[in-house]
Amino acid sequence: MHNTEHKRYFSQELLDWYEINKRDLPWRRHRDPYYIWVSEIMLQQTRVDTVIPYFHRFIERFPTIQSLADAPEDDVLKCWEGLGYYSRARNLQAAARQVTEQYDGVMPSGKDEVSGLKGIGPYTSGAIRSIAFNIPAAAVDGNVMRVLSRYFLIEEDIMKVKTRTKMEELVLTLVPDGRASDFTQALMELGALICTPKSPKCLVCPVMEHCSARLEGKEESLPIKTKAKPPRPEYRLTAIVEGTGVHEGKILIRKRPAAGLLAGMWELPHVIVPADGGSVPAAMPEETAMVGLRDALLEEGIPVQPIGHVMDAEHTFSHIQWNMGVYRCKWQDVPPAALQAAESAAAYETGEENFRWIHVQDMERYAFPNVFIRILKVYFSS
DNA sequence: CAATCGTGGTT
DNA sequence: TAACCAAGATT
Repeated sequence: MHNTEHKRYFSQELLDWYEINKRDLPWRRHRDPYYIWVSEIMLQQTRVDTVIPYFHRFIERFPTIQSLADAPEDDVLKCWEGLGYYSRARNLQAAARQVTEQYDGVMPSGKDEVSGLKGIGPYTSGAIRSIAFNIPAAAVDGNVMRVLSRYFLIEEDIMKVKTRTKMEELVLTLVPDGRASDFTQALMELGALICTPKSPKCLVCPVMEHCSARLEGKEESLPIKTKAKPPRPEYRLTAIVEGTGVHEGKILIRKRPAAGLLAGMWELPHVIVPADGGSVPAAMPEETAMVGLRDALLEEGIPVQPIGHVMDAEHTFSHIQWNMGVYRCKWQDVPPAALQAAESAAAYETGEENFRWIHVQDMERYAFPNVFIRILKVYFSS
C-alpha cells in the first residue's frame, strides 16, 4: 500500500521543508549531547515555550553533567520548580551520576547504555542518539505518531505500546542515510507546526500530496487515541501555621516523601478529608473545618490552633483534583502531658526531620509545587 | 495494560 | 468553559 516511492518522497520533502522552516531553539544551537538530553527531558509532556526559560536557567546553573551530578538534589528540584513531573528532575540527576560513575562523565551513545540511564525511555533514547549522535534511531513521540498515523493512515490507538513500536520500525525505514539528526527533528517539527492535533495546515504541508489521511478526508479524525479518565476529586484542609516565641513571624513547611506525588518537594501541612457525603471544604462550616484540621494535625504531631479561613484553592493534577480550604493557624505550645500524644512536636521545634520554620524571603531556598506558591503568595501579600 | 506523575496553553 | 492537549517514563 505504501511503496518505497512514497516513503522516499516523504523523507526528502520533509528534510527540505525542515531546512527552511526549522525554529531557532536554544538546544538546536549546540550538538552537545548533554544539552540535547536536558531539553528532551524537559520537553516531555511540556510545551516548547514553557521549557525555554527553564532550559536557560538549568544549563547556566548546571553547565555540565559533572556539575549536575555534584549538586544537592534540592538545588535541582528548585531549578525545576513549576515545570511539573518532578521525577524527571530527580531521575535526570540520578542519571548524571550514572554517567559520571560508569562512563567517566561522558554521555554514551550505545542503545543499551543510553536506555539504561534513569528517566530515559524509548523515545528519549532515540531522540538523544539520533539528534546528538546522528545515529539512525527512532524517536517516536506524540508528534511523530500523529504525523505517521495520518500520512500512512494508521488507524490504531496511539496510547498502546504496540502502536508505538510499530511506528518505530516504520521510522527506521524512513531515515535517509546520514541524516538521522535532521530527520528526527524534522518529523517532530512538522507535527508541531503543520500537522497539528486540530486544524492541521494541510495546504502548506510539504507532504500533503501523498498523505493518505488527507486523501481520504480523515486528517481531523486521526490519530485514534483513547480518552483520559477525568481526575478524581480530593478534599484537603491546609494549614498556614504561624510560629510563636523564637519562631515568631515564620510559618511551618514540610518536605514531602521521596516517592510518589510531588516527591521531595516542600509544602504547607495539610490533611485529606475523607470524601463521604460530599463534604467539600468550601461548603463545610468553617468551625467544623477548623476543628477537623486541628485534630488531624495533632494526630500527625503538629499541635496548632486554627484561627480563621484564608482562602479556598483548587489545583488539578493529571489524575487528581485538589479542593483545598486554607486556614491560618497558631502554633500551640503543648504542655508536657499532651506532648506524649504529639510525640514528634519537639522535632519541629528543633527544626529536625523534614520540617522548617521559614520567613517569606526563605521561599526562594525551597522548591514548592505551584499550588502552594499560589497560596503563599496570597497569604504573604495580605 | 493501565495507572501514576504537573502545569499551563488552546479551543 | 470544560475538554483537550504538550518533544513520556515508570511501575
